[in-house]
Amino acid sequence: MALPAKIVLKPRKKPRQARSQATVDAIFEATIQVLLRDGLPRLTTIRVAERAGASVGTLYQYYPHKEALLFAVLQRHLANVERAITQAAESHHNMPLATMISAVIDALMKVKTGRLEESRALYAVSTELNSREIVREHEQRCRAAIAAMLKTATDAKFRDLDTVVFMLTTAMAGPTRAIIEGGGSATRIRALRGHLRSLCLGYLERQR
Amino acid sequence: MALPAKIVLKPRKKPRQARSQATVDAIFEATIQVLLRDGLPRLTTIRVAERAGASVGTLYQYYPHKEALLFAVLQRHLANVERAITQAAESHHNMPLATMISAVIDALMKVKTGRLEESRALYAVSTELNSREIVREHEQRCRAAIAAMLKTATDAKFRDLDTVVFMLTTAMAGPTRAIIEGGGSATRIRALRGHLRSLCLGYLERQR
Amino acid sequence: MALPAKIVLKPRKKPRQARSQATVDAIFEATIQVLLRDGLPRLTTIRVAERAGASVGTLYQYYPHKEALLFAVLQRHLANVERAITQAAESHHNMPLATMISAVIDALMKVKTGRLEESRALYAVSTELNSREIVREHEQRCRAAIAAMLKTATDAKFRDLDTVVFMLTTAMAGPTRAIIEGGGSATRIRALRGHLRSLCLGYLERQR
Amino acid sequence: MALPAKIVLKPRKKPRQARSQATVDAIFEATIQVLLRDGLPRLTTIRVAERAGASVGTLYQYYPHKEALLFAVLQRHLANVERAITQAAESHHNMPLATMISAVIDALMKVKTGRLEESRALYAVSTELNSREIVREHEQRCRAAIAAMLKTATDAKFRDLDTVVFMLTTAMAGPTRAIIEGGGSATRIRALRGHLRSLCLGYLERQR
DNA sequence: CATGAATGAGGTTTCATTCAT
DNA sequence: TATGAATGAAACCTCATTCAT
Repeated sequence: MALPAKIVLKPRKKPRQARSQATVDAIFEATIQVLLRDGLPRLTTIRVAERAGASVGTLYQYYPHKEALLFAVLQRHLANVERAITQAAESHHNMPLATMISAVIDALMKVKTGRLEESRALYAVSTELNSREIVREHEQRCRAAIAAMLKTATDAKFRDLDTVVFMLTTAMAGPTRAIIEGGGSATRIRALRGHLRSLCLGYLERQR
Repeated sequence: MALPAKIVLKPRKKPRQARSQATVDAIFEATIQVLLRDGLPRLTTIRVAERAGASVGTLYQYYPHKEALLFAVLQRHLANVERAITQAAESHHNMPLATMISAVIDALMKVKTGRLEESRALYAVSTELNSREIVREHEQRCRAAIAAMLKTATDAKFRDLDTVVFMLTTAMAGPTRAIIEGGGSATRIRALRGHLRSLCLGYLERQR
Repeated sequence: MALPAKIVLKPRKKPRQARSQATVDAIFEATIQVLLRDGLPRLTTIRVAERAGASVGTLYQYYPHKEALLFAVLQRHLANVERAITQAAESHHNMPLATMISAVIDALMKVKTGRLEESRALYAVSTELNSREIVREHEQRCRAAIAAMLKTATDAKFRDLDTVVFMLTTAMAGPTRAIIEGGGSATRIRALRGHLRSLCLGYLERQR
Repeated sequence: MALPAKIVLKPRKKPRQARSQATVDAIFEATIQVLLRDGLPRLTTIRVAERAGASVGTLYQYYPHKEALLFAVLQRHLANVERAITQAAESHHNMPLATMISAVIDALMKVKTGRLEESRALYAVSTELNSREIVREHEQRCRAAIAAMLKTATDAKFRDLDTVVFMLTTAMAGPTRAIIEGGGSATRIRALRGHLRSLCLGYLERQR
């Protein structure tokens, strides 16, 4: 995948007809499937088109290049995660710390392990893709939501909130990613929940 | 980079003359440099050879294929990290928990941020490469060393030690990776140390 | 040309548009031409594509690799020979031996010397290619046809028919190949006919 | 194996010392072994040198290029065959036709099937190599010897002796090659003898 | 809009041959 | 003489992308 200097990562055009929308969706889903089944290095535009029941030409009508395709997939995944996190955060303002943390952890685990395979495949994509920017923006929004929630905690106050939230989110991400990439078994995943709680609360207690 | 089922990832032949040892080293270093400067997708065997001041043919005398090259680089990096971690762990048996944790964190941060660029580049490599196995083995050895150390803590005892160590290492890895991939500034890195300590100790306290 | 254990020698895809059928044909013919003009060792995929007025990529759309290309050419040649032989054999049942033999020889010589250059080039191909199997199958079918014919000879009966036919076909192949590889002149070829007759009939007489 | 226009196929220099001669012999034998074990396409100069217990450099001291190596091997094989044939022919002057033919067939089969593997490997070499000339000269000398013998047959006289001998030798070559390339079993080889006799004598009878 | 044939730059790898040691 | 490290042309093949139909 040769990467020219500056690339437009947005889809080429928005389909207006229902039929077109179906095609775009099919291509989108096919991309994820190929990613899962064959892995990123074997994801070719033709393969994606075939799996989508379309032709390469059609694919290129909606995505200016392969990168845009992967970008779109990554973006939707991030949006899903983001929605889960921010909703959890927003709906748990003005509560005790322990409740807040549990809510965030539950949301995170649900969205990550629910689409475990997708998550795993996308780690590779985000590494390969020049996607630092959107990932960072995504993380910032998540952190902002969590920060806003923590500010309203009924039983705690933090000095350096930004750092605290940074630590919190990345610390959760560590074990989560390890388990997902390790092909996490159901039992391991269930156990993870409690330990993440300990991890976060133990840390927060010391930062209060 | 298509990955056939079973691949020999070991170097092809051991150089016998002094001259050729220098060549091997040059190729090895060139690989890292290209990785850093151009990124994994633009790392080609020709480019590596050129940067090493050698020809492709020479490269292929010592590495049977591109993968072996990346594998070698990854392996050395892991070995460095491993040495740092295990040495820290082994030299802090029979001490209080807080001392142990500080020692491990210091070792980890020193080795990771000392070669910050290399670390960053290799995240990509280990994702792309079929290197799950050696990475896992590396992690297991690190965890074993840490577990052995924790067992001798003068002020703590843990039930499910394996899980505790898993959480500990992956939890540390989360913020560390985030900072490295974010191109961590010196100040951030310095701050990280204390927070990692809180993170670990807070967690351990609750698992004791 | 390294030959991995198991290779798909069949063409990759069937062209659906008229345009592409022409391309496939052009590539096919170009292969034969390059074979004749430059010889097998200098037959490269690029050279074939160039002569066909196409690009390498196009070539690889229809033939998964170089071998498949040569295989296709060889196969068509064998099919031509086979058709000639079996038709001659089938249309001369229930006749005297001498008539039968003449018919087969005529058919063989016509098909072999008619495309003399092609025949010559393909000897090399079948040696280099891992084509023992299809060649053997081709020979078996030819021999079966001849055996079936000989069984109905009005003036002869053979005990070990299989061996007789094996001797007959390979004995004919000897001088034929020698003349073709020697770049057989027209006169030599004409003379060959009578001698092959003598050779075969002389042998058969002694096997009756 | 790229073939430049005009090539010197003779060995580069004649070794004077015994040690050198041993090296040359080792390389020679190694070539045959590699040919048999790995096949022509996998015969590389380094592999040959290794099997010979020498280095590539040494190989190139005695053979100016790979072709010369193969050429030498082919030449010795032809010389062996030639010696067998001519000796048989020369030692059977002034005898009846049947005796002559048997002698030649026996000689041919002994030399060909005695080194069956070598024979088979060399079919490929002589096809690939630009060796038409020496093969033709070899054949001419064999045919000359046979022709000289046949002239003295006590019970036959031939008009077009050259053509007769051409037919004889090539007709024998057909089944012989077929059996060798087919990996001829011992029983088949034994049966071949009698059939070749019938083939030749039947033909000669009709040409007398 | 959809198709899929065509393109060709560019990647990986091999191997005959040279030459400094 | 012998060595084997180094060379680099050249082979095979892939795949993102375009464009005539």
